[in-house]
Amino acid sequence: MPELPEVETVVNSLQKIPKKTIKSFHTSWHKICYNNKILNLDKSINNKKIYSIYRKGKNIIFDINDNYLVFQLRMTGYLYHSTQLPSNMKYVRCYFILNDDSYLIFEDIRKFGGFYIYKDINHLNNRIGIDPFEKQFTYKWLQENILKRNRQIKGLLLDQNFICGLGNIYIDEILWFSRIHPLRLSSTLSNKEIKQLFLNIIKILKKSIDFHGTTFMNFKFDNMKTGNYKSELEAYGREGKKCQRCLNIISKIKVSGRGTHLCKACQSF
DNA sequence: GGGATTGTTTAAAC
DNA sequence: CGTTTAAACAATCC
Repeated sequence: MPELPEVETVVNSLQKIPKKTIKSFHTSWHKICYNNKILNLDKSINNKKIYSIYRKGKNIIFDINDNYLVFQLRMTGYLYHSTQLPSNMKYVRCYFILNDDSYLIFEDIRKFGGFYIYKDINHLNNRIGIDPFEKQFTYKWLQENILKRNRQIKGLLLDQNFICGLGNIYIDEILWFSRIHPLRLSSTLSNKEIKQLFLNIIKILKKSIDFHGTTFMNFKFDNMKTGNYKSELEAYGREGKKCQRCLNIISKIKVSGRGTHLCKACQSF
């Protein structure tokens, strides 16, 4: 499922698009835009130049000058640039024809994905939390903000209003590497544990970006390419297998309604 | 056929 | 108020 490294990979794969212009927008899914009626979309989108494409958290932001298209892949979204439409159009939920007759295509098996259209990007920025690669995200910031909350650490890290970009897979990995039990209350973490958490958030996200993300089920980018981080996973998806640190068996429990993988022997409660 | 899968929003419960 | 839980969305896989 696309989290920060996967979204970063997708954004990197779209960098030939900026400076192109949108000729037309096509959709077969009436809920494709979360905050606008499709009927009103054409005049906001057509003939608009795409100035830049960038990321915040899991959001893919298209700056078309007087509007911002903010795509969310959610669980199975697949956004790519191609010279032609796919032969199987079943999961194509919308596409844009650009001025050089190339296509920006959005496919989504589950139809959870889509986009917001904002006049002011602060509508997004005010709603979501800090991105781990922003300058302001420091050990000190994390320490202060973790300690003033009293929530289960996994639930807190899943909260996009707290930190944006982390999801189920990388949180399990980050907590395994940091030796922290996912149910620990945030206010009880030691400074040493928060330091580990901070370092591992940065380290694991960077490493996964280098691997072009994790393809566990559906993740694809740039015309059917897949990510390679799956082979590096230590916790997620490894229930019943040996913890590669202490040789105990990796367990699977439910935390914040999510399947959660951990080693009960070396992640202290 | 039932349950699990997960990102996000919203509502309800505690 | 802060936090947790659950439902809803939708499709597929086992």
